[in-house]
Amino acid sequence: MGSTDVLGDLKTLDVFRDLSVCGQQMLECGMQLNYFDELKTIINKGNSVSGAYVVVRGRLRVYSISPSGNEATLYFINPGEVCILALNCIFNNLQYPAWVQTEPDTCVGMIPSLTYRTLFQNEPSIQNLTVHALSVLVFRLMEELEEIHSMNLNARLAKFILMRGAIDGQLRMTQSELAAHLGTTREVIAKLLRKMVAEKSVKTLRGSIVIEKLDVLAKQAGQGLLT
Amino acid sequence: MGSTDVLGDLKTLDVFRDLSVCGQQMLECGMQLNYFDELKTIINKGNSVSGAYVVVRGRLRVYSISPSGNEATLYFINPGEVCILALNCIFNNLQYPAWVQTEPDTCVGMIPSLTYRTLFQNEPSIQNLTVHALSVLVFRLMEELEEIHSMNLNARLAKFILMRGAIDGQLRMTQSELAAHLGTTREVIAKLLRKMVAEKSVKTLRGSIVIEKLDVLAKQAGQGLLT
DNA sequence: GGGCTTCTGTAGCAAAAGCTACATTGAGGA
DNA sequence: TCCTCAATGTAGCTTTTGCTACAGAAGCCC
Repeated sequence: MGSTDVLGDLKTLDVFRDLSVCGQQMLECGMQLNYFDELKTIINKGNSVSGAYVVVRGRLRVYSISPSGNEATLYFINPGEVCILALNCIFNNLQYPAWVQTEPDTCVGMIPSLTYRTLFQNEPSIQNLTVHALSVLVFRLMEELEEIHSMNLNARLAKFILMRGAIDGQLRMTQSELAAHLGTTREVIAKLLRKMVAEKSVKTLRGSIVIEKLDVLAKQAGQGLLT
Repeated sequence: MGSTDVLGDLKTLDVFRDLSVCGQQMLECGMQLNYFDELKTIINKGNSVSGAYVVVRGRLRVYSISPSGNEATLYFINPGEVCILALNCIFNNLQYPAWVQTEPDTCVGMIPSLTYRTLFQNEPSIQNLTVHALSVLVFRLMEELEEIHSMNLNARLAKFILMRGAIDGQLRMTQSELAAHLGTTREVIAKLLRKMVAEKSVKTLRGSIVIEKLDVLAKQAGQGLLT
């Protein structure tokens, strides 16, 4: 059910194009490929990390859970990206500081810690990959922080719907999931969506949201705190 | 006025202990030392970055400004640390995505972009320094994000006062500055402090806050959203 | 069909945080 | 000393967000 030609996927990834050791060699070095067809938590906060993670297909979601049980997405790891946090844990023998979950139809390569450390020391391309991945993550986190400080929930919701749903005009996600991404609760999302539905900028279905007026959403997403 | 023995400071820094090219050589490579005795904005959002920044003494504050004009501190750069964001901009020819401000009595070394890139390519120690600085930053940002999601303002304020004032029992900072750090407004800070003063856990003076009951603050800082 | 679960819609209240406005106080300079 | 400005104290109101509770609807399995 979807496991298909993973090695094919692998070889076309940017990560590996950049490497002198290509995907095949990574596999020879001991990288294991794991396929997940549904949401599954693969790292819990406090876990020791056994290796580096490379997303081959699908997406990983890194999130935190507050003491009261609410989830909040910190960032996503897209195909071709390395879970740099895991790398950091490897290099510094730290425990992983958050939770990681697979999206449905996700394939992740796992490279044993020792292998990655060896590669890092010997391969300039791996060094560059690492620095680049870290840089991207820093930018992503800073953007997220800035967003939280300067946009209200309505604007963040509008932006999220646009970013994740604009391609096919539909965001396939339940309201609970949406709430978990934005670090709030379902009722609040429902309330905000109600307003959007009233102004006909979106339509809500069971398990998905259909974008009706892209421009209105875009305007809301750009508004931020300015009322 | 305080410029004193900057090179002395420099040689004792962890950053440079780690380098085969020591502070002296960095200076020979073209690093310029700049001293600031007061708050000064040294990078504006959107600026092109002319070099790498190393904090020798004092502290840099990286912050964002919302459309409505409110500041929010993203993170601090302490002595011995590199402004990795600037590095990233150097490597990728990006514009700086935030504002940077010196604290009073701060000395910053600036290494021209080209010099740093050369050092990075040839010196393994500089590569390690870079990766390490990035890792630290990622952890710091993730911690900040998690804090915002899981702690209310009161808890964050208590934590901030503890973290920055516990050493000498006093936090020398105006309430406006505090508000800018936590991404809120002065009135809100005043309101929260009033409660703390009422329960005698702190005392407020002009330009500073004196810690009275460390344990009470610590309890509040640990409480998070659980009411 | 019947029972169960999950998802959604809605209401109402409580708490948190933001905004406006103004009084008071302290420090420093003319 | 007086003036000015920055910092603080306070009040009251609005908006936003969170929390509780429940009802209806859609999908799924037996």
